[in-house]
Amino acid sequence: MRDGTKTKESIDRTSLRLFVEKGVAETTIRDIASAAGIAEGTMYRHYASKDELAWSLFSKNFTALSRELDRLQKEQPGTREKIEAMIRCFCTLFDDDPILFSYLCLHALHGQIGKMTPDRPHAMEVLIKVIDGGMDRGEITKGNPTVAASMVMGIVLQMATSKVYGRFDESMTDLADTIVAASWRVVGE
Amino acid sequence: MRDGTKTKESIDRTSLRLFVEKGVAETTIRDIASAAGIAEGTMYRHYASKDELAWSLFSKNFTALSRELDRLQKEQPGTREKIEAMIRCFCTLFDDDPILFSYLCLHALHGQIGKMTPDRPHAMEVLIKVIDGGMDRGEITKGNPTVAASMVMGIVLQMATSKVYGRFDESMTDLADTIVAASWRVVGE
DNA sequence: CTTTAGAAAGTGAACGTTCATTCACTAATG
DNA sequence: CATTAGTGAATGAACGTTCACTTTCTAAAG
Repeated sequence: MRDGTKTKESIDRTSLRLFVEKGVAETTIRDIASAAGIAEGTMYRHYASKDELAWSLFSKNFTALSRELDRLQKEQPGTREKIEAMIRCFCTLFDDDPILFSYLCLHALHGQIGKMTPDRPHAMEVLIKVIDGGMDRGEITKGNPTVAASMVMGIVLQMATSKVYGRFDESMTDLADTIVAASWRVVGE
Repeated sequence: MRDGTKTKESIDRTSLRLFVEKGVAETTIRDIASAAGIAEGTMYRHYASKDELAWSLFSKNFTALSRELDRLQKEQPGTREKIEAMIRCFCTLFDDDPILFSYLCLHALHGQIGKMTPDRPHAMEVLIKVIDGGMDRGEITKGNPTVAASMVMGIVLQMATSKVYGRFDESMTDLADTIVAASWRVVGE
């Protein structure tokens, strides 16, 4: 039996890049096929449709990221360490794979994230949970945990956005200490 | 001569709403015409193309917002007051017209904002300028003004995003004090 | 070791649909 | 009556998807 693993990987990486560069709707199957060096029909051996391709790329990776965040958070004893671990995870993901980060956290938010069923792990909910726990334990200023989590997430995501636009030169990991410190100033006791 | 002002306003509001609800690419001229109660050809009496419609809605309103932010900022003596005035402006815009806010600040970022020429007023640059000035005057902790501005902008925009998703009940104006306080904790001296 | 059958992957022209745009025509207004 | 707004069927291009066909690979049979 013929092995299509390499082809599928090529489809995944190429379409991820084009989806981020031009947007999902603006990327045609012909664009993907041409950039990946395959025929137009080949994608359909691996995905039922363009929609399924876009959704698979999002849901698989977003679920993995959310699980990883939850795993890292559980490893840490205190709330500050939990939040620091999560922020460093975002920074590392950005530096390692800015295209994937952009697709998951900056682009796909509208259109894909609305399809996430409530049962699946969700990065934002992990952060809310951590902050809620931190408030219970008195490690975080009492208040609305969703509001606090939104602010922390906002700092991280807008930093990534500015990095994408080339507004600063440091890597996200270089700035991780700064981001953690700022986030803690926002939510910390 | 016939007056098309009302029709144009109807096109503007209807397409703005649909662009935010479904995305620009996913909104067809038929969608707009049908929802606005006009014929398909009518839009072309007011805009040369769908692209021009999307761009006009963005650039006109984004420039107006950026100018307003700059005007408000100039009215204030201190850096804290400047930032507070700008954040309150974002909150008011959101509460008054969440659809316009979403189009300008949450959706159109990718696709439209890249077309902004550097000479035009740009909300982010106004904020960077204010923070840069605040650092010079010793009212803001010394550092990279772009990084500080990104964090403040991130707090505001992610709060708006969470509000769009219905993650909390308060209006943005209700939370303005909280947002200003958090932002100042991030950048303030 | 060689042959061969079957299964899955790869191909790309063709298909049907959808879409943005056009245009000849009509309606309104000054 | 001239000018601009409004109309909606028609147009052609672009797109996602299909499918009959080819290629490649595995493994069982000889």
